[in-house]
Amino acid sequence: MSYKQQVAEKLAAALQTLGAPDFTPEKVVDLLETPPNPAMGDIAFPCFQLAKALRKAPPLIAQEVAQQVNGAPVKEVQAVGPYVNVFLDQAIVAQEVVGTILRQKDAYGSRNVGQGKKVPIDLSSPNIAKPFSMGHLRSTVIGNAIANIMEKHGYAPVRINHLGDWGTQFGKLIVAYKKWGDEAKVKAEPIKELLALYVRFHEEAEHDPSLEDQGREWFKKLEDGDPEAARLWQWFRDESLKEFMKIYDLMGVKFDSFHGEAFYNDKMDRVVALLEEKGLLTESEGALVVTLDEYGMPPCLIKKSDGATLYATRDLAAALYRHETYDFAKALYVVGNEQRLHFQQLFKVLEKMGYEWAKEMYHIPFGMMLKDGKKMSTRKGKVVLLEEVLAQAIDDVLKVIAEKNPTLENKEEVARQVGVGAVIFHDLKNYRLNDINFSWEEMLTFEGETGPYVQYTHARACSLLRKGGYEQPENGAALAEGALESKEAWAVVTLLNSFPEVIDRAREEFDPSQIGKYVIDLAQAFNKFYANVRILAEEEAVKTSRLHLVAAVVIVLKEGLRLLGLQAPEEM
RNA sequence: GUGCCCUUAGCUCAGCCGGAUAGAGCGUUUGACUACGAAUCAAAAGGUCGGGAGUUCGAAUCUCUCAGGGCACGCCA
Repeated sequence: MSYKQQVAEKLAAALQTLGAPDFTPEKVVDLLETPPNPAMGDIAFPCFQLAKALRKAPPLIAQEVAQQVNGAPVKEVQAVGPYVNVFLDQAIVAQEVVGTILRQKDAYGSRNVGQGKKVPIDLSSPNIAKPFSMGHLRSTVIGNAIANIMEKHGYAPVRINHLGDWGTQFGKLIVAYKKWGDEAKVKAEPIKELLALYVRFHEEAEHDPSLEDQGREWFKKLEDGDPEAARLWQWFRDESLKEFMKIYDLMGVKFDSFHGEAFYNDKMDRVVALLEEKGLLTESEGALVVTLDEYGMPPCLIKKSDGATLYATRDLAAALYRHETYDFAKALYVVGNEQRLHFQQLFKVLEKMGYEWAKEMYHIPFGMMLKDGKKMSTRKGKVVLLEEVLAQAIDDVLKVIAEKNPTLENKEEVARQVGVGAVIFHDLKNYRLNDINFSWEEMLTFEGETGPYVQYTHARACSLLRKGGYEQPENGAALAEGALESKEAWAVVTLLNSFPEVIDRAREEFDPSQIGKYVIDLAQAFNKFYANVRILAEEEAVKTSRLHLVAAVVIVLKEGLRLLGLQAPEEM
């Protein structure tokens, strides 16, 4: 039972004797707050709402309640105006929290709410033959972090990379390749070369409109299973994917499925037939649609007037496939906020088809990556490539290492972990719906509220454990009396205690930034402790007790970073 | 035009299922490496929480309204 709950029970018992039996422990726990200043206590209970029930002034109630609350883990209770401020017994709490973490290790904060149920998560999903821009980074890191968080709570995430590997652009690409392509060049730098071919196609098409027709023609061939078209498509896809894999490996992101748009080509007729069967299709302006007037939404387009299927058709097919394949508890789509309406429509169509499970599908939108306050545009060359950003970040970290820690072993590996960490953390530390204005300077900062700051704090704590010859005990730890009596240590302990609640909220709200902010808070609290409390040069019992706390911080920082998709080097 | 989102310190953002003096990082000014890593810590300056109204004992937080910015709104994905 958490300390809040324990205190709530004591408060509720006191309120009962005062004549307010409606205030159950469950109700009281919701009213509890944290005082604005730690010197005022650890838990606060405001008495305003009791004024009516007890027909007394809140400050008077606070005094009466305060007199009746006592016993571990409560150390002291003060009535301050209309508030009952509770001070916890720091020694008891520290012993409990640190002991728990050292016993549970990286399982601290784990829960089994998911009970092993599958949760397919649609993330990353770049377009084949196009560069992996900073825009795709967002879906990748947010989705990966959410997958880690779901897994921490007992779900079985299925990371699906829904590749953009179909569409008329492949017809155009085939035409361009056949006219101007060079196999060796494509093999050497697939993305760059394929993009160049694509751009050239559009340039030449301005003077020669027949190219567009050829493009459509080749896409038709591709759809009809023409061997040459299929071979080229497969090759473009393979080469592109190889390039993407380099980036994923660098970032440490793994996928369970690469079923993209093409995979659903032969599964769409069935969707249309099902919609037909259920009488949901309406003809409108020559196209087939599902109307959504009853939800105040525009209709969802299923088939174009020329009979071709659309985005929504494909996503319906994918939803059915995922439900049949995974029997999911929830299905998530980590896709930009611009597509909000599309997903609302998609889910409503599934509901109209009678699928209860549509209620467990969630679009997890995120803000745009902007450059100079504007949307990045591939055509205008205003796109920033993730590959370049990662390379620059790693290079900058190497420079910092050369300056600050030149004797470090495996510099390259550490630089990769820290450089990539800076980029990932920069994306995850703020609320995902905020737009991000790309700036090299902000992206490549390693001080303040950054990934490297947290990683540095972790490395420093590890260094203490090494130098102190610390060995983690198997079954918890006994803390020496008074060893952790300081406001700095207490701040660390209370933060460590709240880690599980933070993960709860991050999971419930699909919000990795909760963990990002938490890990910053913990690192700050630990650095204050480090700066003000001597650890190694103390007598054995005190030293060991403080190292227990340091070890707990190491465990939680590392686990928090892992959930976000960052590694935590022991030296840097 | 309709719907949704955003507006908090010079900049980037926390805080938002209502509560006690609105917090942090960056930047600026200043101080701390003969205890453990200065990618650190400490201190100072900096805010009519976009404007207005309402609900409430109490509003940055909830409701309405106005202004400014963004996104989406049928044959792209």
